[in-house]
Amino acid sequence: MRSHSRRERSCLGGAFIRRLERAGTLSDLEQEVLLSLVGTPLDVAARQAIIGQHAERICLVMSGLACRYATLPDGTRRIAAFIIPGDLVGSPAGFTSGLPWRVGTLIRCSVAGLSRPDLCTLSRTYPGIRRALQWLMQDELNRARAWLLNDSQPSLQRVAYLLCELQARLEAAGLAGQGACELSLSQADLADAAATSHVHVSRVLQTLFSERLVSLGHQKLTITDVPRLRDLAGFDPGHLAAGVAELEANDLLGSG
Amino acid sequence: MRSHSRRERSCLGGAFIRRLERAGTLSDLEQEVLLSLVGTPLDVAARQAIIGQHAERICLVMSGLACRYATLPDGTRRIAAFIIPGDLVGSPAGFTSGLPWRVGTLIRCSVAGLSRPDLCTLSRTYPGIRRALQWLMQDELNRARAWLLNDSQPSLQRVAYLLCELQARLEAAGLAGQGACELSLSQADLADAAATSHVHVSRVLQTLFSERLVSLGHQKLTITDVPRLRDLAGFDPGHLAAGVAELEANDLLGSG
DNA sequence: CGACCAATTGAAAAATGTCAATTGCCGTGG
DNA sequence: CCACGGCAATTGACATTTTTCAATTGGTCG
Repeated sequence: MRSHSRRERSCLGGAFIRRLERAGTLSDLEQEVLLSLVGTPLDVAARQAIIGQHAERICLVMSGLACRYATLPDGTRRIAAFIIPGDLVGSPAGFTSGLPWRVGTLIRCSVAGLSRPDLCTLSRTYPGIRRALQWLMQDELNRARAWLLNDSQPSLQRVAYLLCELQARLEAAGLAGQGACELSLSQADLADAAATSHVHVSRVLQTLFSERLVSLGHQKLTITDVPRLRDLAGFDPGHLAAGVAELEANDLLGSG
Repeated sequence: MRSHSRRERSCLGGAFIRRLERAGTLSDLEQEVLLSLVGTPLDVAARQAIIGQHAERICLVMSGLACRYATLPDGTRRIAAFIIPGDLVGSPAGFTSGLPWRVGTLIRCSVAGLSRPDLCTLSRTYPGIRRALQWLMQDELNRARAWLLNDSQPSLQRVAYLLCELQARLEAAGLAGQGACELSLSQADLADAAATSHVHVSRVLQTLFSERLVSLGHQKLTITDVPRLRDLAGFDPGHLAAGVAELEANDLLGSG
């Protein structure tokens, strides 16, 4: 692995560390050893599967937007989660198990690899790192359940919810302000995440446009009124942010 | 806590241990200390919230059928997971976090409590127990994602899938044979799990009845042809059973 | 220019939801 | 024992949502 200066690492891995630290502070040493594991970022074009060169590699998305998805027998694709910069994803399924899930880019991404065995070692050695990785999993579970609930909503709210979640996560990652928020997401991808057709998404967006909640300029969706969009979607950031409290109450795996 | 003889414990906690051991064998000692934590089972009527007397209690469902659910602003209830005998559930949300999820019984259940701090201690002390609890979480995540994918299917397949999953899990718990399988599940509950209306579930079941995949006798749904129902639903038991392989490849938390 | 992709639009079909009424079953209480 | 009320399931008719197919537009890139 090419070595980086400390400053370089901090810059590249900033979102990553920030993400992990939501489960609790990481010591300087823990941050250092974690970042030393991050390989050289690689550019991946849009609509490509993210496949580690080796199955032992874990991927860290550093920029762009990706997703976890699966395909039904009839060809329908379902997106089950968005993956934003700072997110860590295990190697795609198909190699390691019978699960149908894949991970792929939605737009051009920069992706770095981490050695899985090395990360396992760190997790055993550093309580803070183990805690952080466990939190990541709890967080994914919370979001998966939130999407399940979201699937019970009519399509207008369902689409609005997805936009809200993306905005909230990007904001938490320091990649979006609290006000307007640009999203690099095609309507077809949004449709696969909302489990609806891209035609219908187009119509649903018309409604959001006319309500001045969202706008479309330069082929970028832009949320123009976060509070009212959240209100419409029934999106409560606390439902996702509660991961920390949930973890503390549920810390069955022990962090130290 | 009332003490049980070793034999009594094994009997009551059999499904529990069997469930945990899917992540790997537990030593006799580990089994013993785990079971010593299980309190006296309590009967809970159908349609009741499962609330530990104290928020520090974790619940072990020993018989019956329960579910994790949340309610949308408009009153719609979404069931996000079935909870079968042997399943462990954290204390219901609302106490510990801002998450909207609740746990409640669908039919009469027998539920035992475990002290959360004690379980945490065991998890720190015994690698096998930590591994098992981690597997439980991975398993829940796998199932949540599978339901997300299932939500993309038309209602016939969606309902069929839920029946298949229940059958597979009950079979794995030793509570159902591979052939016919009786399910104590009302059509209204099935509807809330399939994110559809109970009227529509009724019609969908007619189709399954006419295809001789399912039958209804003595107010119990009975799956009469597991293989063909799985085929219709696109249900692959490997997609859930792969939890172990997934865990091994993903063992970031370290098990010893 | 020409090919391609994202987005939009209209019209018709299909799936699903809602409302309302009916049946059958079961346990309760007279 | 029987009448009653409540719950689960069913059914029909109708409204709404969503999908599908097809055609069109506008933009980007080679």
